Amino acid sequence: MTYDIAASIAWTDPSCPVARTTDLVGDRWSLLVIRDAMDGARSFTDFQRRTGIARNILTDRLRKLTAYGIIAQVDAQSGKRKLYELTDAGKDLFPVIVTLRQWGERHAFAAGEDHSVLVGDDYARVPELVPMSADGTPLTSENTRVRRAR
Amino acid sequence: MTYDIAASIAWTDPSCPVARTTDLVGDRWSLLVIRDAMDGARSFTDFQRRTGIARNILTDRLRKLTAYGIIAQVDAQSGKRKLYELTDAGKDLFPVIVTLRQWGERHAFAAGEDHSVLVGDDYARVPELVPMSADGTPLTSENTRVRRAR
DNA sequence: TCATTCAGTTGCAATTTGCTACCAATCAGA
DNA sequence: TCTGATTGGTAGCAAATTGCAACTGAATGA
Repeated sequence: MTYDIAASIAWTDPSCPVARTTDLVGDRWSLLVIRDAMDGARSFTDFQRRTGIARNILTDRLRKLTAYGIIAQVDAQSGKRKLYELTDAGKDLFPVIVTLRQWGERHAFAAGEDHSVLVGDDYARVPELVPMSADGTPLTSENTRVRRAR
Repeated sequence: MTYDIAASIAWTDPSCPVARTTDLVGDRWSLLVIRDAMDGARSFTDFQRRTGIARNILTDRLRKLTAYGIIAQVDAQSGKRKLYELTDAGKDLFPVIVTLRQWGERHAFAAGEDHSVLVGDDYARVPELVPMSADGTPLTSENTRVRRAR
């Protein structure tokens, strides 16, 4: 089973960048694979153990994410085991993972429940990501809107 | 603000806020329903037309998102049609939608391809959301890491 | 009143997912 | 170098999820 990226994607909503992104990574497992890649996972077994995903589905997701240019196989000299790592486009999903994490911290835990935390090199927690206009006004769904493509 | 949804959900990875969030909204359609709610969709038919989702699946997603406290049916006096709108927790997904949109704009369109754009009340585009440490250093997957829960 | 839209429901087919078993290639240790 | 464990998958099948088309009963609108 192989994937030809151009041929295999029928965009849900071709003019919407949100929909294109969810078409690429918005399934049950891809974002968790990417989360683990950001946290240092590199081998098939790393990903399988950390996510708990079924092995055939992991095979499929790694191929798709590779076809989409989000991860790549590194050090694939023949006769060596393959490793995966994030491409620049994959690393650029960091803000997505951060906002998912921060929403989860705010809304998906009961008071007192423990969860993992994202910290910088100085061990300080990553501050909350808040959309702002150029002049510093906080932006929300209520003071923004989508201008449709021509 | 927390919800007692823990009883009804078998979390993929209970201590990870990213995984909890994807358990709640990380399927093929929920994020698009939320996107459309942020863009003014309120009725069943609004959502169905904008997303193109199958009607039985939309029924299911609206129920789940309601159960999760992300949308709510706004007080329709009995004998009035129901409308849905985002709760505060739902509105708080705005940064997630914004980062998905911005990644899509950067990586899911060929040069010259047209897409919709998110603007503020002044019609200026929403600036890119970049994780920063308290001292203003840009944060990436390479200078942050996950500190696991006790 | 009567047609039309709305908000679903139902039944079924197609697709996707999750086991479990299996396999060849690679690696680690004696 | 032999040997056993681990890795990186496949294959086959069952279960769950999704999509499609037809149907329904209420709400609306002219």
